[in-house]
Amino acid sequence: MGTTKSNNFTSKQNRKAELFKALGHPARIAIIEFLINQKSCICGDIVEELPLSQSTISQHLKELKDVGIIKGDIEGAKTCYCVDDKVWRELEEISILLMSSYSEKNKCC
Amino acid sequence: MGTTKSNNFTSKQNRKAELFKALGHPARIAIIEFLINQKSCICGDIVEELPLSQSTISQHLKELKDVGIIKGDIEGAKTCYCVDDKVWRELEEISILLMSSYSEKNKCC
DNA sequence: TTTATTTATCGTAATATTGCGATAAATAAA
DNA sequence: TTTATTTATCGCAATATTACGATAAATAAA
Repeated sequence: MGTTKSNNFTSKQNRKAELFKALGHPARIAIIEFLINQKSCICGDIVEELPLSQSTISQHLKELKDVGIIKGDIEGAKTCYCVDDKVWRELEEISILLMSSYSEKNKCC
Repeated sequence: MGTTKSNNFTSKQNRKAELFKALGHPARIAIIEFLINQKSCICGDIVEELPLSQSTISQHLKELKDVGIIKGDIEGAKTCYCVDDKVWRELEEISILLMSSYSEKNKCC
């Protein structure tokens, strides 16, 4: 196998996993932090900043784009990447709900 | 390849990615939600609840345990799994910091 | 003691991910 | 037009992940 059995879970569970999975790589964390810190949103600047090849960065950008966390805006020959408000709020809400649903009272061991 | 170049990133970035990656599978989301909802913390009950084999569940539990999100307590022949307070707070803090570091003002496209 | 229950681990197969160089495709500059 | 820049995509190799059955190891029950 190697294939996740996503059919067996709720769409909410699948969505949560999908979003967290997209954050589950140091390069993608670095990309998001770079975009948030507004150093630039130009693809080429990200490539210069990170210690990975252009094609690898492009692939990570695509993964973030596929789940909706960022969006890309073609500006001439360059591409401007940006965090997507709506999906970022979705991620924020999912995280807060999940994190706050646990209370130390309901620990059993 | 297939190997993440974690040497090139900060330890904070690697830790964030590691934690989110652990949450990046629907089965592991389901396991955590099950534990938080306190239906039980017994491994066997998780196996009954989820549509995956015992060995697969055991593997997912190990992954969550390896990053520290849950801990296992052997009680006789059974094992009781539980969210780890300290790591859960770490995850909470990391998430809040990351999510709130983005503001819609600093969007550029 | 013998047998059943419970969970971890091993081995295997299939698929996914990561990373890179090469190349394509498109705009910008000369 | 020709050449340079910029980014996406293809193809490949190496490793990781997911899933399962079989088995081991340990406690519990008979």
